[in-house]
Amino acid sequence: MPRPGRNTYSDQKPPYSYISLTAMAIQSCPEKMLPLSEIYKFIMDRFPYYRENTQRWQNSLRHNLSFNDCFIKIPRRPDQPGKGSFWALHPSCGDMFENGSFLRRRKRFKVMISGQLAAGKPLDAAHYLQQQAKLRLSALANTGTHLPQMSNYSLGMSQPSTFKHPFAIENIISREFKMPGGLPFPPMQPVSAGYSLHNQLATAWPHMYSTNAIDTVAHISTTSNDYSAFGVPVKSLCHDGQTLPAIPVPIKATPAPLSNLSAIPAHIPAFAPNCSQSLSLTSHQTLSMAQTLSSSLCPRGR
DNA sequence: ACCTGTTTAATCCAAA
DNA sequence: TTTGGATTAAACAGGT
Repeated sequence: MPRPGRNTYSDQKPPYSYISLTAMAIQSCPEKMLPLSEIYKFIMDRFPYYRENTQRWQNSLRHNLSFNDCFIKIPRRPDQPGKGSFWALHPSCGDMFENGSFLRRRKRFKVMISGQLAAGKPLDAAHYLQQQAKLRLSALANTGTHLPQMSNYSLGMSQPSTFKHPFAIENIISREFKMPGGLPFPPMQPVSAGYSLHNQLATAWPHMYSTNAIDTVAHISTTSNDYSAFGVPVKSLCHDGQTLPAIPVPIKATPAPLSNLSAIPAHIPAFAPNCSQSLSLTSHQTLSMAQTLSSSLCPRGR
């Protein structure tokens, strides 16, 4: 950690990665999704270091948004004109940061494709998507691992906890938090970020966000990690303690091009209105979804 | 023109 | 020493 010296701490580069900073920004707003410009604003408001060389770090930040699967892009609705999409955290990226601290990531979050995909065998996309939905639910039931955020959750206010990492988001973005050099963060400002992430994801990710799916797991207790990636007690992230599985995977295990399949729905709002609210998608739904996805995501080729 | 988003590549650095 | 995460730069496309 840099120590305050001749220069105030605020003049020095904060010890957070761009991923951390972006995650903070997204987490800080009630909707859990922000347009790029608001992410910039959040960072500049709180970290004076980033009020300079904006071109440099903003390019890096955009690179991170695109490059890292932990961020998902949520298109604006037609009735919400404006530039750019909203950005949110991937529902399964909750385990990225060690010990709930933003200072260091546990491992790179990658959306995973398992089994035959990893082996390079031909993909039955519809089957894959259905399998993934099942896997997520069963993982949820078995492990009680967590989802970073759900809507209607207030940072650091919901559940008692015994440990609060000094660099956990609830400390970082809370009114009381002070930078090590004594610079207090300005009070959180409400961000007009539009419509609810949950509403979007509930339609786009029926297997993750639907009322049915949540009801199914509403009373599963959390037995593993008590903290999410953001230093917020996992139990506080979901209503009634329900959780959803985080499936971060080592990057090595990640196959290339189709690895974004499970991040797809956020990219294809068009299919959302027709989505079933149940966990199991129909073959037709999954197939059309997969087709749309593979065509839109494959060029990314990572 | 400017902003947003994607992609590639190079480099640095810390952890394994 | 190797590996992988983070940062930076840059080119490019598309949208506003």
